[in-house]
Amino acid sequence: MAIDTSIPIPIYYQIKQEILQDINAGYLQPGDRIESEEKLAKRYDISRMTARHAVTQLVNDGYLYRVHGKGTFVCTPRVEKSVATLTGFAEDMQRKGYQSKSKVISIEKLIPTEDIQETLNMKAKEQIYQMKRVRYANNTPISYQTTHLPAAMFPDLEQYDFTHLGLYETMSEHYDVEPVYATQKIESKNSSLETAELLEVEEGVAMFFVERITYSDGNKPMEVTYSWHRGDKYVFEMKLYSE
Amino acid sequence: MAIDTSIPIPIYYQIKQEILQDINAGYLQPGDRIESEEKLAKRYDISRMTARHAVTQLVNDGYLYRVHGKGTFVCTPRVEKSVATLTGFAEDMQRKGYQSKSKVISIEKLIPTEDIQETLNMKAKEQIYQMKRVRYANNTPISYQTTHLPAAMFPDLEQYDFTHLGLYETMSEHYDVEPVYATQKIESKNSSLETAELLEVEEGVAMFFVERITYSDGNKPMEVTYSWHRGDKYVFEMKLYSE
DNA sequence: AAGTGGTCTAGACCACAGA
DNA sequence: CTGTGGTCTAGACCACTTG
Repeated sequence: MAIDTSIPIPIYYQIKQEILQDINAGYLQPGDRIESEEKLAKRYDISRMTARHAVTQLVNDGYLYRVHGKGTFVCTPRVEKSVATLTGFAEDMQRKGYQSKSKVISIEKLIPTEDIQETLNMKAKEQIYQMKRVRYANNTPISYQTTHLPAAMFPDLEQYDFTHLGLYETMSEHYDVEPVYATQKIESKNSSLETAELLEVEEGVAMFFVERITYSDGNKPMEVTYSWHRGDKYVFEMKLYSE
Repeated sequence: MAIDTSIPIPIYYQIKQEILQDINAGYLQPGDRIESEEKLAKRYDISRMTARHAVTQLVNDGYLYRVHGKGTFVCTPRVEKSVATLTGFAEDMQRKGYQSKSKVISIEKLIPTEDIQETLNMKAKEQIYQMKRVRYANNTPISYQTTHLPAAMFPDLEQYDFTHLGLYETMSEHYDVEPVYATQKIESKNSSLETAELLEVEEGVAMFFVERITYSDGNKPMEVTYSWHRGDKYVFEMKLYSE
């Protein structure tokens, strides 16, 4: 991929993604030395400080480590910051250096089931938005999600095109609603026919089924999402601490 | 304190410590705005990039946060957020009020695969204990686990009867080895025939496959366990926090 | 000696926030 | 408009590693 200096995506960010993709694609293996900052700068025709900025971010994110006088190397994959933080699909994928996009299957305003109603702490007959999306990473379908949101909290949500927009991003930007924490239940289930077709796998293959309830300020529930994740493409990683 | 540019302590580091001390001394309260990068640079007679470097480090360390166009502010002190705790099967079940027991399928002393060897940070030809157990909750088989332990760390482990003993409990009591943290990868897979038979389910049903690497003091790996958990009986629950 | 990362300069232009 | 952080340049010298 070429570095584009004409559009307003920071150069250091583009370099960072390039390196990340080389790591994820396996061109760069754990322990490999990456190009020196000087060479990166020359190759992309940028200043060394900019190249260094990109590398610094990847060092901070735990992908690379520097050795003075020797070079900068690829880390053995780490876990650390994976599961404990509340992030959306788009952000997750971006962090791993994948291109993410969504296919919006449907977005409707309707009256929810009692379960959802109760979970979202809503009165009877109040409406919600229900959105169904298939999520892709590098054009491979990974997840199928059904999201439920209180309509009163997100008026005119259907005006946004969620093909490339993250939901949390949109909530934050246009509705000033920030997710604060979420509870999550992860199950392992055999895929239904519908899910299998949408995610382009065989019926019955093992998948993750995840229920996530997201809360914003003041413990106010703002989202209930059910997700199917392909078992062959998705891994949950986490760090556990004693006591 | 004065900034000393003559000795080989990086300037950015000295600035960083100055700001940190102001925070710890209470001169800078949570929410307070700190001096702008420009002013820091002028006051210490350094370039803005150097001042920025100091601030960046404090941002990365979670002491400060930046707001574009407004300034840089002191964070509210972090609250400890224990997300997931490191517990063994027996303890898990007990906590949920189930009777737990195990059927020890095998316990052997052998030379491990290279993978295990590497993960456990062992020399070639060093031996491990490999133990296979089926774990029950209220007499229902729930999990099938294969555990690998450095034999040198747990001499004569085979003398203990793990039908009712927890592994972590035994380690702590008889070997003075305490698990400190673990990394865990959770996958969703269709059950193999062997696993299905041991756990009394149909072949191919969705299950969790979990790799857990447990570390004791000094980041010393002490255990690698692969677990199959029945998808129809097992749920992972967790709380996620933003940022 | 050559190559690497570590630090630093003295500017520059931009995007965003607020008066 | 001014002041802020965000990005970037084109150099520089240093300290560390390896040949």
